[in-house]
Amino acid sequence: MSVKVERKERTRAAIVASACDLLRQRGIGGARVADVMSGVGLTVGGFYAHFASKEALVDEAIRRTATAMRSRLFDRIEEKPAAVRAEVVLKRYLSAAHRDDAANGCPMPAVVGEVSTTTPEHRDVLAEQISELAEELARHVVKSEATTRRATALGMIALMYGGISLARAVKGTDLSDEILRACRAFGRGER
Amino acid sequence: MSVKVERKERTRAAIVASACDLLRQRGIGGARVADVMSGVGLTVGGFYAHFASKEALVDEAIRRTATAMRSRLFDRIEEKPAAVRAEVVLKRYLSAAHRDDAANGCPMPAVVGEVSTTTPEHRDVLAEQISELAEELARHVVKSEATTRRATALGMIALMYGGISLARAVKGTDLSDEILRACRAFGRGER
DNA sequence: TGTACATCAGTGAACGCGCGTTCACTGATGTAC
DNA sequence: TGTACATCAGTGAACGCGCGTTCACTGATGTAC
Repeated sequence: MSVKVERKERTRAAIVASACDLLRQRGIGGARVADVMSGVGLTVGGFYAHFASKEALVDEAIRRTATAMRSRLFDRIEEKPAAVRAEVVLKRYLSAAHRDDAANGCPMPAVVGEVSTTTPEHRDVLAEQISELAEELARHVVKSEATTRRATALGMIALMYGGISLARAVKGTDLSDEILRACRAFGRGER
Repeated sequence: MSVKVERKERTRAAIVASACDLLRQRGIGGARVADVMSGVGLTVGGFYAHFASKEALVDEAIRRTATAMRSRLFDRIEEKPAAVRAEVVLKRYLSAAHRDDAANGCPMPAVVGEVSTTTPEHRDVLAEQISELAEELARHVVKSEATTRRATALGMIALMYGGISLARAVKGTDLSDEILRACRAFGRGER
């Protein structure tokens, strides 16, 4: 039995991985169950042996990709001087590389717009992930008297998410690079 | 003949108005042709006497709502001291009222996410409207040596768009208000 | 002024397609004896 | 060790529904004479 179980778990993991890719590239609606499955070399019908619904898969994919993104953003961040850590995160997020490689990036750009319209389940998962990111980022924000670190972190998150989303939306135009540059400067406090 | 033409133009305008509402509330995919038409008291089939396709309608609705939003954001802005004008715009955009009244607000939150996936036509319209907004906002940004006014304006736009979108996505949770507050502070330069 | 005809906005049903989900079936893996 | 049976991941076709678009038709408005 246990060989069978292992095999099933591996398949399940592969489905989730495929979903993570498609979700980030095409959004919730664009991550079709049939496409997710064919990304693993399987057919649609088998999906329901692993998940109760597409919704359940999407929730898991959001959590997974958000966690992965955090790892990337804060990777080896302690090696940088404390004063510039938040800026480093900002630069990593608002990079052309991140804009052009949606499949391995942040889930927010793919998910935020659709979430308002779909099930409240997704909304809660998203809120939880945003809080998580804010908490971790706040630890690297330099202290000030003006606001709390968490507030600054939330502002940065909105700027990062907004900047990447707009840059992707107009990708291919000059405006796209301009937006990324402007957001990096704005986040650094240059006015 | 001219009475007929006037009537048709009035109907067309009503269709566009209905589309503007639905587009901002539900996004491109959610603004169904049948719903747009029934919002004017007509049935689906008649739509194609006015527009070649849903795409054409959406393009027009994006332009219209973007223009309307600009009017609102910059309304009587000259009455404010020059030094705070950009902040006033920021506050107007990142308000709870704007978050809760999507039907009369900015089209970006409803459109940006979907645009990357759909036709390039929409992308160009969006890019044009973002530039327009940046241009107008830049005029009210206080001059600095650090960056251009346009860059600051683009940073502000990303922050505003990002803040409203995130706040709407998690609407109903405490996080939603927290995000708006944090973004207003961040935009003001409080760190 | 009245009558026959043309135009065209709007109707409502149908078409085609995409997509999530269901379901009868298969075949490989595991268990019982 | 071998044989009969059970389980269940995966198949592939079908179902149901939503949505953009098409199309034959209607009826009110306008034109020609």
